[in-house]
Amino acid sequence: MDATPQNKVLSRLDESLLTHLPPFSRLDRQQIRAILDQATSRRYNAGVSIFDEGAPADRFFMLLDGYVRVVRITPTGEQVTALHIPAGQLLGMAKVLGRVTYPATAITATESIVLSWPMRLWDSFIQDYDGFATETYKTLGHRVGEMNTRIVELATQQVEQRVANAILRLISQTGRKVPGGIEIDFPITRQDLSELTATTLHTVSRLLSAWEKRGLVASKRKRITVTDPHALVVLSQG
Amino acid sequence: MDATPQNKVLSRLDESLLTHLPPFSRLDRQQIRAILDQATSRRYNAGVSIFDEGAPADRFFMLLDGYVRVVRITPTGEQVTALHIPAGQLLGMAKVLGRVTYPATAITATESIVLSWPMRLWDSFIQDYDGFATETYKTLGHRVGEMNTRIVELATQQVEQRVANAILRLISQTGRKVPGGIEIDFPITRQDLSELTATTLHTVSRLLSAWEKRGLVASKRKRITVTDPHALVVLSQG
DNA sequence: CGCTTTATTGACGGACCTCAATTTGGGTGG
DNA sequence: CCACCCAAATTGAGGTCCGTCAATAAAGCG
Repeated sequence: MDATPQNKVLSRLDESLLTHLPPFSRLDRQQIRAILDQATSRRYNAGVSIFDEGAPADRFFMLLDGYVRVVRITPTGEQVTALHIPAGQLLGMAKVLGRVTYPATAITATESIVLSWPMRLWDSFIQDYDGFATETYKTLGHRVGEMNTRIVELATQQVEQRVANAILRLISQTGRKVPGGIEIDFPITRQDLSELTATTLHTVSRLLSAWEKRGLVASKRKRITVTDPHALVVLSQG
Repeated sequence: MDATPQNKVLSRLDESLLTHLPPFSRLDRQQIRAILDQATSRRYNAGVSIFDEGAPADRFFMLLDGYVRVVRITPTGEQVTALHIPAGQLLGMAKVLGRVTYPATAITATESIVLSWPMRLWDSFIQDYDGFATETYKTLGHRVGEMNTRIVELATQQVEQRVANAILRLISQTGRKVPGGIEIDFPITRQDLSELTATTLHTVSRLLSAWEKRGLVASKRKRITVTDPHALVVLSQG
């Protein structure tokens, strides 16, 4: 954690940080102030867990800045990435699903800034804040849709298509324009990609090498830039 | 549909049909009567769709009797089964997810009896009926958990383990004791199983044949009986 | 008793995983 | 600033799981 005391950090949090975020967009300044006053703010380094699968779900979170991977760990220790969550979304909403423990582990992919509240405030947020419930359910619906898509992909597509789709999804969620293409704007290893697509880092490496030769992507260590998105889309369709 | 007029059928629906079902279990007779009076009852033959992916979500449903497969259809026409839903559960709850269309297609696996209500009643059900919301979210949470499990399975397990797991899940959800073992109590083809486990009917057939030789299962056309559940559990762990 | 749906089984090939050996790049400490 | 070290990435060889193609067989159903 930052050496700066939390309340200091908090007092600097401007209401405008939340006003444009969907779950809070219909609230007035005063309501948002109240929400911020109850929040704890924290900075996480890259690669650390925010909460762990199976742990008591005692807080819920809003990712203000950074990226988070939601992963499950198998009995044999393999990691499977279920979702990527970009800044501006809620996470750890176990209560929505009628759960008392977190269903998966959340790991920061970059340095991240996260607000959190005790789970006991959840019900009052839902009741008191107009639009909070609706937007929460929309987020949830979106994630269910994503999970569904993943299942269909895993069930029907070849590795090459899955990797192409994963990269396309990442640049659509978190892409950043750079000279020569669009870059995934957080560090991602071949290993990470392989956990996203249910394959091995070797296969991902081979695919990226082949694509690079054909001019579809350019990649450095932990960095991937798509230079020909259209061709990648074509590939992803099989 | 049955030739009997709907209201005739409805009038015969006893309150006791709903009282033991989680979403309604905290309600009194009068409330349940009101709910039933707004419901439409319908019988479906096996293998027909209750609602289709992408269609406007204008009704939500309660499966009173039978089994339903929730499937998605790929651009190339392949079917992927996302979930199996047993009697006593709600389905088509698009509104929970903030959606206006159904996210998947629901197909009856057996002859089924289904109640349904116009989606515009959803919000009032949530508000007026104690426990309805909670139980709905619990159901949803359970399904999200199942989807998660499927993703992990697809990502990490071999076909043999996936098929074993699928069968174990089916008998735990819908198993019926018969002389010599536990039977999946609705008709299920090799094709159905292959759509559940993301493989081909050929591979499923080979696996079942091998298991039958080893005395783990017994199967006839559209019928599968597990004769040695423990051994199947061992197999499913790899 | 034909006809359709469902299931079985064999042969073959290919996609992708496993094992293994290097290479590259970037950070760090002297 | 250079040498060192470790994480990340590359690439080859070989094997295997499982899908594809193909041909029958068995089971219901009218």
